[in-house]
Amino acid sequence: MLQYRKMSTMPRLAKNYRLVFDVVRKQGHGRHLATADVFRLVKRRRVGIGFTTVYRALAKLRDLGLISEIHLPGADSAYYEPAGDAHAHFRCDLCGSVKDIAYVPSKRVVAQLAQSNAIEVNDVILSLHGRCVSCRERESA
Amino acid sequence: MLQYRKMSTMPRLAKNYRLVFDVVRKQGHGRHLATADVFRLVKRRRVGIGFTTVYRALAKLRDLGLISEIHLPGADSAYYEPAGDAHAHFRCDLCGSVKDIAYVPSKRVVAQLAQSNAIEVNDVILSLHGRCVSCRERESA
DNA sequence: CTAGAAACTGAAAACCGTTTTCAGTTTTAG
DNA sequence: CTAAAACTGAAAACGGTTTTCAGTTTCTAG
Repeated sequence: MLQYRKMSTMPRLAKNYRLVFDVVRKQGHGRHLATADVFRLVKRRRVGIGFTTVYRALAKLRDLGLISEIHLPGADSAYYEPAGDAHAHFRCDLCGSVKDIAYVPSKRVVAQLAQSNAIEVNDVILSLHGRCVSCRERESA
Repeated sequence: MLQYRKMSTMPRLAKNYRLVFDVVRKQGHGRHLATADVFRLVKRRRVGIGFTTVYRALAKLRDLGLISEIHLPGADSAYYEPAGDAHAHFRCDLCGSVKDIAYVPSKRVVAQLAQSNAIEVNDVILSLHGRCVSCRERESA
């Protein structure tokens, strides 16, 4: 996947694209924003912006490899995070919060599965589902 | 997850529910039907049936644990398969076909991830994405 | 600078899978 | 049989996302 490790090699982005990128990037790795969260945060900095523009910015940033778009079973919208190394995601069934999980199935295992199933695997997506710390605490109270 | 291994213990289903169940079950394990596929096949056996009824039947069968509802990144609708043992799925990016993959991350690894992230994991969902055999053949021609 | 091309914008409408509402009809339990 | 519960299909609603439209802004030659 295309990625820009240095700012200097990154294509110049239109102002709004830059703004959307900053909002997603500011969360830092490990934080995740649903599309609605991105809207909300972007609107704080540029009140009049239309949701069409935000959608288009997210799509472009995703195509440029600057951010990752995540689709999780049970979630009704996409989530976004700064592009980075592959990892799994955890989503809380109760509050919907999403958290990075530092794990990927080994390349060897995936290659083996690809071979035995005669498929070409370009992407492996792993998600965990259950209850997050705060929801567990709240429930036990 | 609730499951009925013997027909005798399975709740009696209304005719339409039975029909939807048969359509999904007939595919056998390893085959997958998008919602639209289920409609199409069900309509062949009962022309007048409404899509509302099919949706409701799929939801009920899913709640009864008789079928599994699958949501895959990149797919625009749900897929259904007869309930069975946990496994991963492969989805072809080109034709959208879905195939079972006999693999689940080890319980030990998942337990370890749950502990180190302070989460309670109730479900693990793994999907592979790429090109299936027939699409690869077609492309190389 | 200027003219034209290319990129970008926001409102509104379209889209599409799915869920809900409504007004019944059918099935089940007693 | 009768009342409650379950089921039905058409139509409308829903919600996230994409497309269309009619411009406006930005970039690139010249």
